[in-house]
Amino acid sequence: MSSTAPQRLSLTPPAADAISGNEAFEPVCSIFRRFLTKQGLRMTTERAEVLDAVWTMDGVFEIEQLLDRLRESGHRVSRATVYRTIKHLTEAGIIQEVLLDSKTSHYQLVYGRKTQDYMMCIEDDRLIEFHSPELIALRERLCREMGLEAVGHRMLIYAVCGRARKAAGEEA
Amino acid sequence: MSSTAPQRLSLTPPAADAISGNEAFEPVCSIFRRFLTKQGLRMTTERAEVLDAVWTMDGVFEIEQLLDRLRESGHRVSRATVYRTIKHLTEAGIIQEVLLDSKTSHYQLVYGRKTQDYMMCIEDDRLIEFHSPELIALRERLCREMGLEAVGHRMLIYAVCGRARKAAGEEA
DNA sequence: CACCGAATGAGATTGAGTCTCATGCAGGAG
DNA sequence: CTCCTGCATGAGACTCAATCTCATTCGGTG
Repeated sequence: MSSTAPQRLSLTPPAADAISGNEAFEPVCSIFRRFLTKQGLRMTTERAEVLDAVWTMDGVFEIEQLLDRLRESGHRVSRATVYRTIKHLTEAGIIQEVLLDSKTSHYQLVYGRKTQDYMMCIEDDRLIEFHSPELIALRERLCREMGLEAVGHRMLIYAVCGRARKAAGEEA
Repeated sequence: MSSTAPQRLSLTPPAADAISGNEAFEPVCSIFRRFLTKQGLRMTTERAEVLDAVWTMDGVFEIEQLLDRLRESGHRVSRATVYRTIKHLTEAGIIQEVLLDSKTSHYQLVYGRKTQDYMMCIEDDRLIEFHSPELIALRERLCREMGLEAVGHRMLIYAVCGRARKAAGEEA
């Protein structure tokens, strides 16, 4: 059920707390441009197209999905350029890598969002985002106790939703 | 400093709360044997050697390190067998995958240990284990609120230890 | 508008992890 | 103890995500 099955990830609340409306896209764009300039890099049409595609991805995505999205919208950006741009977007703090499994890398838009933690139902591979201020507070306290200063974290809770069990119970 | 540098992971407390002494190795061995038998599988010399090598690894390790360890001790176990055995050990609950980065898989012995959470100093790549009952409690509560039942979790806190800054401050 | 250096794309390359298959071995039946 | 069945092993082929190479193409500054 778990190991060999292809990873299909569905994100339950469709980017619920993302900034709504398309007018919010401009800020990200200029943030990215500013970041690039600061690094002595250039804003190109390819990079803009990748950022645009990232913007339309709901929740967690893989590079291959991003490539599909780009192809769908008729844009021709090479795999290499997408990987390179993803790296820059990560450094700019616009997207973030999400550690879900060790097979492929997953990313998510973080600009304008607060959620960065996930629960994954191991029965149906459903992914649920959450954001917990208590978790942040706990993180700060734990680090302070160790003499460190927290700068971020990744949390993934494995859980069972009971749907499968309920279904099995009903048919039994 | 971060992206291209080879990942050298040092585990600060050298398996501090692991069961001490070698007499504790026997139980794991028989647990594994029982697990294998239950699955209709067999305990072989190769599997025992892999388990033995895993037992001597302090903290988090990669497959390649495990292969090195096996070679050092003169054992000749193929890469394929090591990967296969790692899978079985994971299913048996003796080791656990640790999500640290998306490059290679990391594992850790979990039998007889409580720690499963990590802080990573992004300045010197030091990895510090911790175990927090409060985190478990929070995890349970968050899941309950979502109508789920928690079965496990992975947490990785990124932090700075200030050593680098202190050193820089002293030399400045 | 010319130039320089960064950016791109196609394809080669890497490397972790998996698969194949001929051979080997564990361990229960007799 | 020996045989036999079928799981286990090892060498190497294979897969596939990710990276690298390098000739060509642009961006944008002077």
